Amino acid sequence: MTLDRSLIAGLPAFAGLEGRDLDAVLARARSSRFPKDSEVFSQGAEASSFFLLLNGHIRVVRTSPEGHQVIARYINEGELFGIAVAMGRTIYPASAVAAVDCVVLTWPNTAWPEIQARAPAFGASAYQTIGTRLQETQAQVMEMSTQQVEQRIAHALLRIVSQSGKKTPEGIEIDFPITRQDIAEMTGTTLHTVSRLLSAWEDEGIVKGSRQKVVVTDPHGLMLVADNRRRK
Amino acid sequence: MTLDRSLIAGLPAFAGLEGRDLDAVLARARSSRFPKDSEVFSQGAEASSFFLLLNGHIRVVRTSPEGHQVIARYINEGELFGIAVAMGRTIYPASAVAAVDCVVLTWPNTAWPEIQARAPAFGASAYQTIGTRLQETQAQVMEMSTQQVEQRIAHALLRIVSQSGKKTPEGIEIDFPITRQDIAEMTGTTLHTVSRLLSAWEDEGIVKGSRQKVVVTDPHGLMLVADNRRRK
DNA sequence: CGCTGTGTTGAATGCCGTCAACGTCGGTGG
DNA sequence: CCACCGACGTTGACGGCATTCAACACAGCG
Repeated sequence: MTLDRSLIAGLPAFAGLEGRDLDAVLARARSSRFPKDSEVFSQGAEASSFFLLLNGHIRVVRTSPEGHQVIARYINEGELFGIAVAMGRTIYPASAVAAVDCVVLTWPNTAWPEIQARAPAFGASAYQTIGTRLQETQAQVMEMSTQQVEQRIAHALLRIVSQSGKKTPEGIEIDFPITRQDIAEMTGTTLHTVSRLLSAWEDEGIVKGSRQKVVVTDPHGLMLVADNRRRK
Repeated sequence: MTLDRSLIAGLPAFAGLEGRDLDAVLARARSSRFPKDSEVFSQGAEASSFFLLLNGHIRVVRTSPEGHQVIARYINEGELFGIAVAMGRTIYPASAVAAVDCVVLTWPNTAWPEIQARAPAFGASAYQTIGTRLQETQAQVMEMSTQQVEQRIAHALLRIVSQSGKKTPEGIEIDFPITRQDIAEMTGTTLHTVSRLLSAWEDEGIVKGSRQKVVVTDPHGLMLVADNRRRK
């Protein structure tokens, strides 16, 4: 059966496409479900497809030869990922793991030239996505070069919350499970340090944590921490 | 006068282009010279052009709001840079500074669609360049997360030397002026630490330094340091 | 000849990683 | 239903690596 175009009509990746072109693009895709903790693709594997996250949250993880893991980013609903083909790469440079149950559209790489010809706006969107990620990654390098761990963690939390925050009576909550270890791997530190800082912030009423959950109760306060403008 | 196609015929960015197409691409470019320490473009400025380095070495620098500088990368001869247009960005996210006197080809952004249509291989090359840089930057994040300063500096030197090394009787030399401060800004550390480590390595016979110059006399030894496999 | 940019080195401080022990939650199986 | 176990989280103590502070040396240049 064919996919309904309403699935993707509102997404920025498809902005400016006509109905017929939408259908043409969709015709090459298939939709599938990935249960929590399953891998969508694996670091080092031959890159044969590219993806779009319809529903859920995915973390992109790089593992070093020595076994250290680093979380490169989280993918949000509506975003393209695994687009090695657009970068002229033949293997995936990282793994993609479902942080919760996910629904994903998959295209074979072979469809890329056709889609690009048929829907140039789609290609442009992919390139823009890559450009944005390059810039974000460079910003992360800057952070790691110039800021202390406390500010980096604060920034990371603010970034996640701004992209994947869900309002609750208590504050803004990260709407997928995230461990202290995850936060450590995003910021280049250890779960011990993350735990200590979250505890301290909880005492100050800035955040509220529980198992695999973080709620930011005072975003403004957290921004002060991020900018190192807080009276200690 | 028109530029000679031999200028660019051998470059990977133009691989697979016919002579006529080469001329068409070149027709939109102009060549100019940038003296040492001059800016080719400036962080935050409107991105109106993209560039190719014909001769020299350029460093790409990002400055934080607080004034901290980070060297994102060095551009080597034959590489594209400042290709914000290919990423759908309207301002330059960093500054480009000539590390030595440079010769640069400049295209107006308005020529991008035409060039891409006329020479698709050129566009693909640009996208691949961006993809490669994204991956390198992510590798840098991993390094900064998992490795000690000593290994990061060793890796940085090896990277520079492999890309811009010049063989001399004494070893492999970085063939543009580079200060301890520059190395510090590449690796997220301080010039003091760099100076100390270079001095230590010089005692071990691994490198030889002088004012704004570094010569690697024992690349294999430096690799051992980079992998932390050296008996201290 | 002084000034500025660059480089070296010593000493002290402190951030944060490491080591260690314990607590807690949630799922699973008897 | 309860006991167990593994994953996750917390907290204290300690120590080391790198920054910070400081002083000096040296080269190039106007």
